[in-house]
Parts: sequence; structure tokens; C-alpha cells
Amino acid sequence: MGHSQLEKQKTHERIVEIASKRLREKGLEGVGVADLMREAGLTVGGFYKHFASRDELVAEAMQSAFGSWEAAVRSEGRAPGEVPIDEFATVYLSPRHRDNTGGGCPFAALSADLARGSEKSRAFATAQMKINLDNMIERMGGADNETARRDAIIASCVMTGALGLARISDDETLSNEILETVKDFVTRLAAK
Amino acid sequence: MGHSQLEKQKTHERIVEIASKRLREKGLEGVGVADLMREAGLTVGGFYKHFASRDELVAEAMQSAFGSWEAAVRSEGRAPGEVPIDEFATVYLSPRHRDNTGGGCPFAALSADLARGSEKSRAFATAQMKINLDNMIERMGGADNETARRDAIIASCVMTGALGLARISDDETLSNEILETVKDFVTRLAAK
DNA sequence: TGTACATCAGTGAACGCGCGTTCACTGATGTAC
DNA sequence: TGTACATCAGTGAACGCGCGTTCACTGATGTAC
Repeated sequence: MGHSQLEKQKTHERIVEIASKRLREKGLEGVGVADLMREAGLTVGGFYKHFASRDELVAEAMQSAFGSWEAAVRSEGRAPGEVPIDEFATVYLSPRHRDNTGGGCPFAALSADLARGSEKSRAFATAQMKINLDNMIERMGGADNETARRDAIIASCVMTGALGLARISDDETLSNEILETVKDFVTRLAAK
Repeated sequence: MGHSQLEKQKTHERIVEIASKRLREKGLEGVGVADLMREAGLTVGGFYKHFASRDELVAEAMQSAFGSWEAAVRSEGRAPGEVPIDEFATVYLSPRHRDNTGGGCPFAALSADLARGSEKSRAFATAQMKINLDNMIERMGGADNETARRDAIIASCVMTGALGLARISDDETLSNEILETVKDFVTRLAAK
């Protein structure tokens, strides 16, 4: 196997990316080091050439998840204010997102894990939450709009809540109804 | 130690109650059998005089959590329609509830765990969700009110979502703002 | 350009610990006479 | 009422497995001459 710096870095990123996905799917304690390395096409032992401990990977994977989420939210490099709210709500509240926990919103996927996380990871999650809230405020008409902050909070809560409940329901009709109802609501909230 | 049927049943219920609380706090995989037994004042071995496996306890604890939650929602034996929505929202979105994950709403505490649960536990959770949704519809003006169902879905999503985000935030000002904002919103939604 | 050596990403077996589960045992209670 | 026996909730040590971590080793690549 080659071991140029570039190759090592690529391997590192591959492991983080896989972890970022699987940890959202199975929870922060739900996937083993060996499983992740196998999925990356490697064996267990090599793990510690990249991370001092499993915890360190979890931290990096969380950062990666939030980072790529924030990037996705700004879809195609547009500023959040330029992304129409109904476009955002349609994607967020789609069956596609509901069925793609691993590639989706980390707040919805990990909320309980984040709430009981270490001081450090809660601080990080809170900072990310503020960034995403600001994005939402932009979408709701900007900081100078009087009710924008209030509406942004409400929209953030309904949307994460809807995704959570829609993922629990094994009755797909109900699951879809939740997504649709909330999508319409958020769209109307922003149009008002 | 005595072992009348009554005493055994009481011990059984004590273990379930403790599990119901701790599992909501730490997640369905977050607490060990030995820890639970110790908290109940017993030793590990006795566990299997009450449950065939850890999974069986988890199932019972989930039923208990949802059961007592539904009972709490009907507070003081009143029908849900008799519980004013602002009273319900005030309790649900209180700092007290936020800080009491173990004694609180199982949907908010366990949403990720429920979403990736077994077929059986998802079916159970979905059934409970429908019951709680019906309760919320009652509170929103009853099934004959045209928009009651829609508003009940929205209220359920904002409230669970708000609790989730408020629990993540280590910035208490933001956490409280989320709770307050959503409480006002739900109250207004119902008054309309 | 070619050769010897150093580096280090990756290997895979082994270790140690925690945790779910098992098991032989205890001793208090209930029952039979 | 008193005595012998059966039952069984609870005990605590032991077992086995999974998983995070360690370690001696490999072999391909980069570097020095």
C-alpha cells in the first residue's frame, strides 16, 4: 500500500465520511470501529494510525456531519436568504430526507445523543444550531423583519419535530401526512 | 427475603419503573442490567427471575413510559378535550420538563431509538402516536373542527421539536427562548 | 540512473474489560400433616 | 399449635462474547548517495 500524505489524508476523510453517515443512522454508540474500517476497505488495526481513540473519530464525524449539513442548507452556494423557504421545506420534509437519516439533518438524527453529550460536543452543537437558526432567519425575511426570529424558531422546531415523528411512524400514510402538513404550514408561515 | 406473589410483583414493577426512567435518559442501549438492579436494591442474578432477557425489560419499560405519559397527558383524569391547550403546552414546554427527560415525553426522549427500533416496537410507538394525536385533536377543538387535525399535527411536531432543540442547547437563554416562543405559538394556534 | 536504507500506512492476532446471561446455592415464606 | 418439607426470589461468582485498543510485523514508497 502506498503511503503518501495525500493518500493518508484521503483514507482519513473516507473513514470520517463513513462514520458521519453511520453514526447518524445508528446513533453515536451504535457502530463499532471494526465495522467502519471494514466499510472503508481496511482492517481494525489501522484505525489508530488516524485517530487517537474512537471518541476522536466521533468528534470529527460530528463536525463533518454538521459542516456538510450547513453546506447542503446553503444549496449550490447560495446564501440562505436566496434559498426560497418552500424549496428548503420541500427538501427537508421529503420522504427522501426522511429515509436518508445518514445523509440528513444531524439535529433530527442525533438530538437525544447531542443532549446527553459531553460539554464540548454540546457547545459545538449549540454553535451549529445558532448558525442554522441565523440561516433560517435569513430565509424568513432577514434580521430586520420583526417576526423573522420568532418564525425561524417555530419553523426549526416543527421541521425537526416532523422529521422525528415521520421517522417513527411505520404507517406510511400517517408519516407522509405529517411531512405534507408541516411543509404546507412552513410555506404559509414564510409567505405571510 | 420474602417471596409472596405480591412482593415479587412490586419488585418487578420497581425494576420496570427505574428502567423506564433511565432508558429515556440514557437511550435504549445506554443502561446496563446490573446498574438497574443495583438502583432497585438488588443484585444482577435476580434479574432473570423477572425477565427472560434485557430486551424483554426494554419492551416493558417502553410500554410503561408511554402508558404513564398518556396518563399524565390526561392529567387528573380529565379527558384531553378538557385539558386547556395552554395548560398542556405550559407544562410540556417548561424548563422542568426539559430537565426531566427520564420522566418526560417518550417521543422526544427516544425518537431516534424508536425510528430504528424493531418492527414490533415501531408498531407500538406508532399506535401510541395515534392515541396522542387524537388527544391533541380533542384539545384542538375536536374531530368535527375542520382544521383540528392539521393543527394537532403541527402542534405535536413543534412541541416535540422544541423540546429536542431546547435540550441540545447549552445556552440556557436560547433554550428558554425556544420553549417560550413555541409555547406562545401553540397557545395562539389553539385560540384561533 | 541505480542501489541501500528509512519511513510509516496498513495488517491481523491478541489483550482486557464490560456486560448480558447462567448457575449452584441460600434462606425466608407458605403448605401439609 | 408445632414440625418437616417444598418452593422460589434473590445472591454473587463465573462464563462467553463483542468491542476498543495494542503490538509486532509487512511491504510499498520516498530519500540519500
